[in-house]
Amino acid sequence: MSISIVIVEDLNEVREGLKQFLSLNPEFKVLDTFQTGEEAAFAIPKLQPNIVIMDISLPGMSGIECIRLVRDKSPATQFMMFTVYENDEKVFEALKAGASGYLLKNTGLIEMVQSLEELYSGGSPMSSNIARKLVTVFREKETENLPVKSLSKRENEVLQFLSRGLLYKEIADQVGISTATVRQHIHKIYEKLHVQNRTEAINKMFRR
Amino acid sequence: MSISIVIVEDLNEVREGLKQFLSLNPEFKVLDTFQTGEEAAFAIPKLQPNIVIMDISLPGMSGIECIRLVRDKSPATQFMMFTVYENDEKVFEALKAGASGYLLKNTGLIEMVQSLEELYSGGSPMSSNIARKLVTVFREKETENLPVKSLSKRENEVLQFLSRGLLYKEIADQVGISTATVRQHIHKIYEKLHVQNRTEAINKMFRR
DNA sequence: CAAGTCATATAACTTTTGTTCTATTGTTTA
DNA sequence: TAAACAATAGAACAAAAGTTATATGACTTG
Repeated sequence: MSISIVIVEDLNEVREGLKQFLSLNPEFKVLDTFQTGEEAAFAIPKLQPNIVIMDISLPGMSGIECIRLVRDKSPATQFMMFTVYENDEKVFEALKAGASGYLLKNTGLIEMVQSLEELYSGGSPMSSNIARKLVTVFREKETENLPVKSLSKRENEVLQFLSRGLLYKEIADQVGISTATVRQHIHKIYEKLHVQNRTEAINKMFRR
Repeated sequence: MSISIVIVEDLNEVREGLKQFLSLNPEFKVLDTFQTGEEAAFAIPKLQPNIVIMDISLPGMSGIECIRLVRDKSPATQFMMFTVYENDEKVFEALKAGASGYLLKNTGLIEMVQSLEELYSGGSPMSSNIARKLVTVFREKETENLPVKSLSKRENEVLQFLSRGLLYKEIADQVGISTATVRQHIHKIYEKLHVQNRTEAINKMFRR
């Protein structure tokens, strides 16, 4: 049984070239190709392909929006982004939307074949610089909550309460100091973190 | 200028085989090899290699602990895990510790060469099933960002900006409404979320 | 079609937050 | 030991956030 594929790509040459190439390999069966996200979103739920190769930049609906629309209606389908964007936003947006693979358009055709196989068998093939972006955000998320080195013990303590949304008065009571002192500590914290207010401080400490 | 490499691997055959193979390629220079994490941790800060190829399971100190020890003392070094473990825990632990690449030991030698090049030029080469694990945790973490169902479209929009720490004025400008209206929306948001202020709202939406 | 929600807006007011300046005490460290 | 830093605090002030009341047009929905 071959791997069924749908291609969504607005550029004729790329789309047809890809289709021709994949059709040479009996392992793949290109069910259909589309030039727009709208057309694809309409057809994919009926086709239930194993894999959709999806361009991000399409006229009208973007490839990412298209994935959001169809993923629930074609739950077994794996989405492979195939794009020129190496922009962080786009990458993460696509992965959040439901894409599992992310290849850049400079990827060779032989590598494409291998990546499609890997995607089909449960992997997430992606170029190594895309993977690095993922590793980076992963590390950031996991580093969360650690005391900030540049802050003193007291400042970290205050920051903890601050991040829970307590009033200055409440923090003062919790810690057992005056609100004036709380005020001072917080001012120092903002200075050290280079932020202007509570929310920015929180966002900096749990860098989201 | 060639890429300087250190290999940490307890199995003689694997270690020597790898060294022999990489030495054939003028692009690489194998500075030294070690059988234990302890020896490696001692030597790496002096060697400052571009890349360390690190086995996880070593007698005594694990490869992951070894990375934790030396990463700050050899900040420009990239760590490539080379291991049989495909276990989630180990993978994430290694990445958190500071590894950037993660190859399974069934990786071919040619692929190894390519991966080392990619690692050196800022990528995170990893086998696609490892990448899938990363994508999965990434999605889990990011799902917390979903619009709150009980809030209207506009309210969710405002909440997004609110959570980034923008002033009422700035939110008003971004959305294109008056600050009075922003004020209203925010008040409604607090009411619906049963909170008193911005910080509590943020904590509720990214339930920590 | 009446009721409810949404988005918009103004006005007046209170509370909280954040800034700036000043000052004392104790600890650490170059 | 002098300098730097940490923790404390009072006071005055400015800016921002949050509350309450009121109102209107557009839109959905039972």
